[in-house]
Amino acid sequence: MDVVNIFLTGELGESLEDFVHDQRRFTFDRLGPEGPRRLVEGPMWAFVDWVMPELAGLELCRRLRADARTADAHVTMVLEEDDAEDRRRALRAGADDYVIGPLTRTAVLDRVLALQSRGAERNATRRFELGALTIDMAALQARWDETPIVLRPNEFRLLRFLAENPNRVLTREDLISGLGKREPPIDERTVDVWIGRLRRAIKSAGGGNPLRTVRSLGYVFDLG
Amino acid sequence: MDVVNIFLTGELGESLEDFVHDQRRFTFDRLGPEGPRRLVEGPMWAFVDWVMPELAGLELCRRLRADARTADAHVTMVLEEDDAEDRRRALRAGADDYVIGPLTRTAVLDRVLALQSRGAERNATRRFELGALTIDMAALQARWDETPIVLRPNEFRLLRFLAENPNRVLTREDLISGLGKREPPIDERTVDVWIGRLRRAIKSAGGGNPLRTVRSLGYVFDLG
DNA sequence: CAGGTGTGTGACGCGTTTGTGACTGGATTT
DNA sequence: AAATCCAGTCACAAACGCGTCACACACCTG
Repeated sequence: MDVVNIFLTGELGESLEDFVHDQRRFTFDRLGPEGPRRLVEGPMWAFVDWVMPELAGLELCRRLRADARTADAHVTMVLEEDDAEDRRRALRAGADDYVIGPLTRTAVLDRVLALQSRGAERNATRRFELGALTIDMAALQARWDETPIVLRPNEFRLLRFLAENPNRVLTREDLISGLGKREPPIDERTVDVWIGRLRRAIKSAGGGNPLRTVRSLGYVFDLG
Repeated sequence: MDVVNIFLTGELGESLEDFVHDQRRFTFDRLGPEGPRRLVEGPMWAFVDWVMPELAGLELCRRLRADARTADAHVTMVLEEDDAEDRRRALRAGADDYVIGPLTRTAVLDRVLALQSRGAERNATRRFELGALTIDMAALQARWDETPIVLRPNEFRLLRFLAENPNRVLTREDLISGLGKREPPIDERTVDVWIGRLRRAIKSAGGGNPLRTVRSLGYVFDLG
């Protein structure tokens, strides 16, 4: 069973160490402006205060997301009061959710435990960014520079598969079996239509064209 | 000052009645397979033994959650030994936390008193807001911009579960087991009806539609 | 026991999605 | 330059998935 690593910006950490019975399943650590003080393995959960002594919470939130070591941490923003604008800012800065403060021991544990029980799925739910493109596996949503791309199920699967193998030519056959459509056998030319539809969807969200055609071979998801 | 109503599955109840000096602040009652023997007002706290004479503790836990009258009780699961799998099962069945048994009089009172002195804290964690939507666990009520949403018990639980996992696709199976309805097995299409009813309820309270359908997969509670 | 409420289910209809064939125009080859 | 190849696009029919309704049953309540 994985250990959940919990990071907090306030001084709640020490208080929690006493409170939690099963020390083997959790670690607690202070979260400074530079991020976590030590590197850890396993799922991470960060609680970030809206206001911090040295640094705005939003900025820290962005840094956590930007840093590869903490990019897939679950970030919970602690808002002082219930303001719609702040909530939106928090989510936009990369927070996964938020609580209306002040943060208490039970609030922390409630959330962590609730998620813990559904932990297995979380590993699969990642979110990754490629240039202006963001793919949120959990919400099954893609965005181009914050504006959502309306995708049909198959288009989303296609985009996901392409984005998982960037800078690499994928043959039509690769794509068909990559989307799990071996049965019944599908005409290879159909892939062209998929690509066309996906391109159009990205375009109508104001996006560019990251899908390059490699004549007589297949398609590539281009980075940069 | 509210009275805390404590339910126990074992025979600890009688022993506690003698032990506690300030009878005005607590009631104790036996917890049978049918749930509490009498209905009470105010916060409830149930301690459920892992093994029970007539019924598995997990099952009782689920029933408490399913019953509108006890849905917001704080349920503590009493585990016989420290087993990771069991703890996960307990939480998934709807337990709020757990202790590693055997349950003693002081263990019970420690927990209850700790909570009692932090009543304000409790309210904070049991009520959360997502956009225009407010969910009040204690009052079992939801609001959209101050106007109450009339929800049946099942709809409330559905909304709660969805709101606890926002921005994340929940399959019909997730929702069924998330509401603790694995037994007896439920047709997945039934979830569609739940969603439909919940949407209608929110709508007739003047609300929007935060529930997005993800074709061929499930539903998401959408933030922003 | 009668009336009311909450909930699961089967069935129906509609909108959406999707694979395919045909057509087109540009690129590549001879 | 002609012939060939190949990808982009369109329209369409079939399949699929979802929303919704009515109904039956279980459960409470008086």
